[in-house]
Amino acid sequence: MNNPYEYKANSMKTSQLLLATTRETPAEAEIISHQLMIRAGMIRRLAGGLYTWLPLGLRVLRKVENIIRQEMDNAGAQEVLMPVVQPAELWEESGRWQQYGAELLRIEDRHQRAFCLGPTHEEVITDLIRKEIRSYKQLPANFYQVQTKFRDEIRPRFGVMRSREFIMKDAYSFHLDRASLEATYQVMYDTYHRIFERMGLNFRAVQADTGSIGGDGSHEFHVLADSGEDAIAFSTGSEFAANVELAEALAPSGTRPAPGLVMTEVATPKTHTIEEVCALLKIDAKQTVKTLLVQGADEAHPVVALVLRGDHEVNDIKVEKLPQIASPMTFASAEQIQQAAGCDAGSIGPVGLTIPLIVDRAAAHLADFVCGANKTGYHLTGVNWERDVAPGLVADIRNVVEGDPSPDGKGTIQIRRGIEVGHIFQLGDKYSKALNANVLNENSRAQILEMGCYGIGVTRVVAAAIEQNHDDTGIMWPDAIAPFQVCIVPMQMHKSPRVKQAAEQLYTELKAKGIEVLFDDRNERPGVMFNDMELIGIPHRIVIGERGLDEGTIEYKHRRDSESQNWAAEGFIEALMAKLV
RNA sequence: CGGGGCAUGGCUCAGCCUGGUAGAGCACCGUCAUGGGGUGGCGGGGGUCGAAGGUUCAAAUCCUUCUGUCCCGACCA
Repeated sequence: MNNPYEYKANSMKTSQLLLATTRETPAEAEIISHQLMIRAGMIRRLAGGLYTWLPLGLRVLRKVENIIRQEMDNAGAQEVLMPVVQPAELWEESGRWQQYGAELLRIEDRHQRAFCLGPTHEEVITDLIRKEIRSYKQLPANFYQVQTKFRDEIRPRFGVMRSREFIMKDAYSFHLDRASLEATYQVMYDTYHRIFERMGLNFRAVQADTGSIGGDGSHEFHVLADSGEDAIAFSTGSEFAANVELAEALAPSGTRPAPGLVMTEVATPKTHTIEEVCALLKIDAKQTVKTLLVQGADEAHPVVALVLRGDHEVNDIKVEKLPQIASPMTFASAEQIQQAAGCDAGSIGPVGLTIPLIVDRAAAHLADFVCGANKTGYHLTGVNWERDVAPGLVADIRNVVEGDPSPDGKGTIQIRRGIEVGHIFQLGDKYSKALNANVLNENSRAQILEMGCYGIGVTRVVAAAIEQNHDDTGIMWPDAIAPFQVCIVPMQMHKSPRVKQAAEQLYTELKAKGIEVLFDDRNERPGVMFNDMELIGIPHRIVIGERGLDEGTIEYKHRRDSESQNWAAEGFIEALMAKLV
């Protein structure tokens, strides 16, 4: 490889390496990746949300960066490096100096000039491009960097998974028009797939909300792991994947059943929740309706009722998009509830309400359902839309649940948890317009640039990889990002010149082949060495001992194998090379 | 920002209630044994008990303030 950016780690002996493994875990480490990163001696905490990367951890980090660099370069992006410290003026120009909250760490220099620590670099790159690119002939262009970011998180946690200082690969593309942006977006989409595939991670690209950053098209890349902070909805029958908050809940198929029961008031004393009502009346939550009162958007209707099936959850993102509802979604106060429904929160129902009703599609499809009677301690059974109460506006206002039909009509929804490691956006002209970044087009007219931005949380990828690849004894690195490919564990080397000679020779030969080897030359008992090597997750383990030397064999075990194998010493290196690919 | 917990050697923690000589395990150093799964013995080094103030003859221990840190909530790549 002649790539000047190529990161090639060296082979090492453990006696030369700060192998800072520990048996115990600090109390603050809650999730497995954080615990293992500390125990394996990859990171150490300096202060809240600030971590030092030890040699072993840094090797992994560099591997991840390296894969990203190679794939970004192959995709035609150019690497740059922008400052961490950024002048306030630029942020004032984009409007984010005011928009950003306390997460933006603001500082002053000795001349009392305002600066911030960059949580992201849209302003800086856009400033650069507006100065350097003047002609449409220079477009499209895509610039990326691997740089430290700082976000003053309210509550940093989970080690490097959510730290305040972290390393991010961020890329920004510039285009004359939308079509060009979309083409590059697609290239980045494919590039991200290659990057995470090369890292050996189980991931999904999911449709995402564009959030506060604005813009149209957006995908998040999630590494699947039970400890993930985000819930993702997948289809069992297609490639569909979306954030649970975003996935559309379709209306139930078929027509609503005809009313079969008479509406009846029943006493339900001291019941406040759907579960309590269901237990008392011996019914399924799916036959009930819950009514939530929230603040309305216009003064004529300060309170609006949301009606959902009893077993469903309201989705505030969907609700906030409705023009009738105040954003952010806010529940009505107890006084407002009394005023609008004349009862406590546990007994509200749609029947007889005079405020606007917004009914979820699933709730609107019910017949003979149970709901609150707007009379504290009473519910109604056998309620039916139209006959007993007008359904008002029917809309999608709930979270999808497992088993719902997929929004694309193929298969059903399955929900898994994921860790967001990448995010790609079609930004549009939000920043280019604010900073007046334009070029002359074919007609010699100034034209505002279209932008895309593409991030990968490099440090988070390392933690996510561990969340997905570990067992009871430690980390199980995918080969591509392991700190070392191979470890050599000699048995009683400090007593046996034969073992020492054989191990040293193998080490030298593997090194010469360009393989990253960790040679455990410590005078430790075998158990200690085995445990350490498994903890730090080296994929391929070679054990050299008197036993094998007598038999002409060398022991090999992959980190994921349950049993070791004895291979012939003759041709061992070739056999190992075949394993390494 | 609201609520709660914690702060004692590098790490995990006991001691605090009921004030009176600072402890254990792990880690570290030396040494002997052991040598295919965190081995055992012996001997060591290391802590102004988060900080400041107060009460007391005497404070790790009681009181006050501050700081740090963790958890829950709101918020967020």
